[in-house]
Amino acid sequence: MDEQHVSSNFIRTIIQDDLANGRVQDVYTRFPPEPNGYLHIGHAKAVCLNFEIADEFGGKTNLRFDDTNPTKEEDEYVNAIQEDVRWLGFSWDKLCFASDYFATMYDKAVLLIQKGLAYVCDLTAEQIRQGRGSLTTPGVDSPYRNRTVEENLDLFARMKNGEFADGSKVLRAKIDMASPNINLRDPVLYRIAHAAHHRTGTTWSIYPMYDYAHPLEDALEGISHSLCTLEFEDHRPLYDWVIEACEMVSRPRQYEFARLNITHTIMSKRNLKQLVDEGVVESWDDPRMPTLSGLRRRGYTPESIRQFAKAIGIAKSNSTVDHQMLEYFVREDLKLKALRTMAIVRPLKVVITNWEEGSIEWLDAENNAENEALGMRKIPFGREIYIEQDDFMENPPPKYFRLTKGAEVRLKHAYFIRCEDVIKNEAGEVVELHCTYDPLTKSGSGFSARKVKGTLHFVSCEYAVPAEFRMFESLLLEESPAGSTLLEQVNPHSMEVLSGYVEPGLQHVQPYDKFQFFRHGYFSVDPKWSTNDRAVFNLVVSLKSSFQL
RNA sequence: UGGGGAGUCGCCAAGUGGUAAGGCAACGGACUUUGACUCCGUUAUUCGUAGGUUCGAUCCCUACCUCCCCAGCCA
Repeated sequence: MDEQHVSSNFIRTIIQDDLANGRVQDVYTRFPPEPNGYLHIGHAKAVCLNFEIADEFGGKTNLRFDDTNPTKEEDEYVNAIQEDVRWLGFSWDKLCFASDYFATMYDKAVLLIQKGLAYVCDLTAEQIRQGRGSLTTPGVDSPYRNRTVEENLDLFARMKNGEFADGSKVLRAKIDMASPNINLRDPVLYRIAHAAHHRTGTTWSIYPMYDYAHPLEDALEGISHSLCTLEFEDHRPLYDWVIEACEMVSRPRQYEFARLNITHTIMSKRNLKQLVDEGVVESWDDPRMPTLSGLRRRGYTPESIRQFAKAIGIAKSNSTVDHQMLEYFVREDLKLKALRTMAIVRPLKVVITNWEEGSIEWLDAENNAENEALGMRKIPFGREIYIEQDDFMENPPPKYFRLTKGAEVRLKHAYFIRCEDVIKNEAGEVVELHCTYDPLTKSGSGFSARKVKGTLHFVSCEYAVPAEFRMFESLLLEESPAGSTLLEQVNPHSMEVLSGYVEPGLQHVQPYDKFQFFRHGYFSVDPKWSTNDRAVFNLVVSLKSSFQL
């Protein structure tokens, strides 16, 4: 995709202006995931934005784990997230953890208390909620709002020392209980949690809240543009308040953009975790999952995801991108990279009755007709071959270009064959076809006396390599009843396991090897399901088709 | 009926005073040893609605409508 085809966006405009008027000298961004789950395609949008926009202006990007809530965060996630970001092709400047700044954050909280801008509040969570008022009514001051600086300092120190039970006290900012912006009604800055943190262990018994911690993290790292999603828009005044009140030298600014939604795609860590926990899928990296690890295992390439992210743009309006857009970009990326080979997913045996018994001919085939650099290979053709069950019909619908009794089709890279006889079992099912071939029609011979409308793919029985195919559909039903639960929306046919054959050239494939199987789609070798004896090919995306049976 | 945002083609998304980019999807047609790819063509006299300012408005002003977000000691 040409650069000129990519739309600009408001964030780029802001950065250009900031650079032009000297507000900032260097662009510094950060991608700040909470390590409480795996990254998904929605996160990829944010990853790409942060890394690419900084790179565009010669700036840098930190990968920062926002680990301020020890009850939800785990090392498993921090490792997986790093792997995913690297896989997308990005290199961070610094690897940071919010927890690295806990001491500084504590000191700044003390400063806030000393300035009379924060106080320890003994109200219960329920009382705080009630005191906060509602969307249309102002809140009321906490009875603890006017404690002395000395008392606050003492209480806060004791909170830190673990003297109080979880939930018994919090540190609150003293701002304005009547603010029309609820975030400014004396927000909680610190809560008590006697929980083991994945990095700091039991060093701390108090943990900072996002609204307090995030601006400090940004300022401490010298972030120039702090990019986040729309729901944080009305937190911005608090973000700025913290920077100002804590007297931070660096003045990062927060900008918000719309998060990504894709049709028929679950884009919430909570829901994805539910699918894993309830066994709807096998794991976070199940090829049906929209997680980056799932997409990777499915066979998506980092390039395709990056191009997709570029194409959808960055804006402030809520939107839902058609999933076909993502599919388009993998097809586009794999088009010239993948070897184009033949696989039979639902085998139907064909005997070429006029082909000499025991004779095999090795045919020439280009690996990718659109990319000569991928070279040629030999494929075997013999008396017995497999074709696709769908490629034969006794009573075909109109415009059916495939095999039917008496009809002639081309076999890719081989010969024309004509169906002479149909063999059925007792149940009346077609189990074998008897065909004849015409030696004059060999591919590459320039034969043009007759035309056929259909070209089928095939695999020689003698050289066929057994393989498994995993065909995927959306994890979600196309249409789901209103008010249905997540589990009720799950597509029961999201994965179909098929046994068939591939060409002999695919005898020794490696995990993540990618192929285009003619007339089917793009497939990728699954790293977990494949065994030494039998490769498992995941359907990355099918080929487009203007014909439906 | 508090505050914060958003409304440009079926879906994304530029443009922001000079007369509507691009991508995906769709639909025609050409080509075709993948019903794929590629190529050509079609698809907003119109930018949520109604007024106003202007020679001229999607862009400025006014009013209205619709949708999203906020009352976690989550992020």
